[in-house]
Amino acid sequence: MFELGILSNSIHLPANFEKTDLDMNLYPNLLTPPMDSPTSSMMSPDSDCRSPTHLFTPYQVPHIYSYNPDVVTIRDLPEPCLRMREPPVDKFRFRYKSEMSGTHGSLNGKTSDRSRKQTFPSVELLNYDKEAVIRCSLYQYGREDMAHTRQLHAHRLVKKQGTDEIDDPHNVHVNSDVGFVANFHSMGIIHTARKYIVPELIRKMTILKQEEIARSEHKFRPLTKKEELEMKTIAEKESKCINLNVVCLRFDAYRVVNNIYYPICQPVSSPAINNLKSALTGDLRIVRMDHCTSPCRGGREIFILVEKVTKKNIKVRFFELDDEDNEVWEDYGRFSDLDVHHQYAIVFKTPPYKHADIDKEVRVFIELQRPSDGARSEPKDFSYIPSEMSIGRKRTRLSSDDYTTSFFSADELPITLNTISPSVDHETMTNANNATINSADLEAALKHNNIDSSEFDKICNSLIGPGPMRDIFTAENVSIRELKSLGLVMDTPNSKIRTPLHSGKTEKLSVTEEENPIDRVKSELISFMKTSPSNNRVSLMLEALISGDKYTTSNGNNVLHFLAAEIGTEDEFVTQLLSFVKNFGKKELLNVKNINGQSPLHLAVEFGNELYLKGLIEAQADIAVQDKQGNTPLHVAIVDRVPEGILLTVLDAYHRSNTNIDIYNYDGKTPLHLAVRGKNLNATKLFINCGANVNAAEKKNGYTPLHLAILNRNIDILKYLLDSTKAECDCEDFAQYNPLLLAQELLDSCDKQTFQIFSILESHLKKIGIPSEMLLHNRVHSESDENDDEEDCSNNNNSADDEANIDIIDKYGAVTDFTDACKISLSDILDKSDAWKRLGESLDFGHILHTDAFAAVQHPTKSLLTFAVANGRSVKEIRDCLATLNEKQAVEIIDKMVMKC
DNA sequence: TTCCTTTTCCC
DNA sequence: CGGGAAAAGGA
Repeated sequence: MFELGILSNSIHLPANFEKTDLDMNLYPNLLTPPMDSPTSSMMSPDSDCRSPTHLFTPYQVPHIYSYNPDVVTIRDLPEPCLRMREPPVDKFRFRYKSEMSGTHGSLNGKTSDRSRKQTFPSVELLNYDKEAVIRCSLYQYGREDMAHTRQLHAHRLVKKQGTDEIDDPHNVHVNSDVGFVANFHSMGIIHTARKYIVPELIRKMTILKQEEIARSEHKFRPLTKKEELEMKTIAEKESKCINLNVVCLRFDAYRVVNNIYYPICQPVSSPAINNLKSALTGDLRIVRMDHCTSPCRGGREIFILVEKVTKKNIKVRFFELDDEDNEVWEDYGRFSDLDVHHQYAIVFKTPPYKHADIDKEVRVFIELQRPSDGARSEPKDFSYIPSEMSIGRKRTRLSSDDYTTSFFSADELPITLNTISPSVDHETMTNANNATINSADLEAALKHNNIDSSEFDKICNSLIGPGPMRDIFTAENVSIRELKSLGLVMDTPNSKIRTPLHSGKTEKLSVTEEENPIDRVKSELISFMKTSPSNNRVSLMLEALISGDKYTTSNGNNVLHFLAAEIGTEDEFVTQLLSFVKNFGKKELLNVKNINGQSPLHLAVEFGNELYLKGLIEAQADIAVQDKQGNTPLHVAIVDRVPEGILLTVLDAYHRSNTNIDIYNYDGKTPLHLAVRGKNLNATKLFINCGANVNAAEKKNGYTPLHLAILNRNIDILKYLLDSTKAECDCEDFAQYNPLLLAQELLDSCDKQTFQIFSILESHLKKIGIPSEMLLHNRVHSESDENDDEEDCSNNNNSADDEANIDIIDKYGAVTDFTDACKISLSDILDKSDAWKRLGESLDFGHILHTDAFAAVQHPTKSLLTFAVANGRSVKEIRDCLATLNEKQAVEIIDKMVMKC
């Protein structure tokens, strides 16, 4: 029966498994049970196992795993194998020995959850029905493809047991009672200091070597000098290439006979466990950046703060995804070693985008990349914006249309425009009071379609091209008087540019009087209209008047920009001009940007010119235009704190044109961010009511409005956000601070506000049913840290099934008192050893102990327990104290009592 | 010496 | 615990 070794489920073995250099004929023998073992149909290690033929290497698994599918026959029973039920977490802080005092949390399972359920690495032995031992030990990760050729790691996998630490390997007995499952809990990883690496490796290798000797020689003996030397050489070689920041767990299953360990099956290895504290394996993260945009030609200097990196092992990667998430472009930030500051900041220059001539924002991503292991940070939003060249005087967009700018002739004009009916907006035109005569005049003019084309050419040329003809219709040729008679010249001819209402950034309009194109445009237009031009000519004329060089200042301001500064004048001209543009011109004429990227709308908002603003909106100017900083009129409105009327007007325009108000400017902020930052509660409410995303995060740092309100210590807005919006309380900024953490960080004993903020958040969380501990890093994590009791490595079916243990811990919640029987049992143990005194101390009853109140009674422990429970100490608390005092037996008794409840 | 990285220490 | 940082080591 034994000669049938391998079977259909050989898939557990690596494909190239049979390559091992051993005699396949041995294989059946290897599975023969040792003499003294109970005869069994199951495989057992063979006591006759021969020494491997290869040189000793401690990590090599005995060759019994080898098989040759050609030699073996098929058998019905599946082969034993190990299955990982729960891998360990992939990040863990390796602690130096000197750091191991106190409790420092154990190596949890990957699915372990702080608040819910703690899990541990665990494996299951399948297809095996006898008592077995499952071993967990620390191996190097990634050195070899196959688990069975992994090499030992020099770090120590220690298991807390009471006060002492047990080094790996850790053996757990399994049998059918525990479902052949082994849980490995309370383990930690000790970072072996460099100088101890070789001795540590030798220590571990010696253990394995001795086991191997016992296996092959059926006896235990110390190593020979030669063997020791051999190991030392290997250890020294290993120590040179060992990666100290990555380990993995390896699990082996053994059948133990006479204390000799015979492998049952192939070992399994966990995925990598990375050292959380190391810059080589720690999390990569961009915590903050000082810019989130770059001109598309690249070269912008950007400072980013990052989690620990090493200068020689870090890159800043930019990439772009298309709609299907395919990467369509990548490049790297430019920097040298010197630009990495103390492992926590990088100063670099952006790479150029693939196109140097983009005309609108391109969204890409930025992330950190670690060449050594290919790890990446979470990518952050980043944008390329048109470079100065293409922004600035945004004439390009217009001139890209087939005609316009220079030197067109009449024949080249598209005829199609002629067909546009002059659907003059009567409402607009007649709305303006007492405008009737003039507008009628113009209207009449418009109706005429019979302008002499040669005359038109002259006009056009005069406006656009240089040459003798240009003077014909210039302002000087039309007397002011004449204009006045037409009612088209304001009585405030001294149209001095007013200072903007707000911060002085509107220098753009401060130009000399002669440069101001308003009057000139006005007279041109009037003269032109007198000629009763055709629709298409009106259109071209408008284009010339608005975007033509002649009427544009060196700062790129045109007449529409200048009109923004004409506040409060109910000027017929303005109304007419806008109406003309709306009806005969191209919409883009309203959106021409000046050198700062501002459209007339920006300026209208900035100057607080509500009337004009409404006019522009009515004429369908683009409400979402962005200036050079990416600010929309809404951004401008909020930054400049314009009067509410203006703000409402702009918002209304967004609303009516169904435009998303969450536009990010090039500083990575939406208007809402600016409102909250400006402590502008009113605007904050308005924006949110208009559909702004309350949870939008700023692009430089990930702050949401909630973060901002807290950072600003702005209680009004904070309350509003919490009470009246869907602001999420668990959102994290780039540095992984959620609002509550931020508030905690802000706590300042000298500042009552900070306490108020914290408690507002806390009570809000309580209200919505989120335990605030969940959001705090140093959360009091559930006392489920259990049983230092029971089970040690060797014999005995210690069968520490942790799931059972965890169940116990759950049960503790329901048990409020000790049973009398339990108290008596505990007294039996603790009374005479005086351990009850220590327990009393631990429970903070020292003062009572000194009164000898307990010492006098027959069962001091029993009294103490009664007293403790009466004074609010929970059974669990007491149990844990005993565990700390290393009273294993007592703990066990309590556990048993709880189990029975 | 200086500049980093590793190890220890502390809250 | 997890974070921060000083002290010690190394080149």
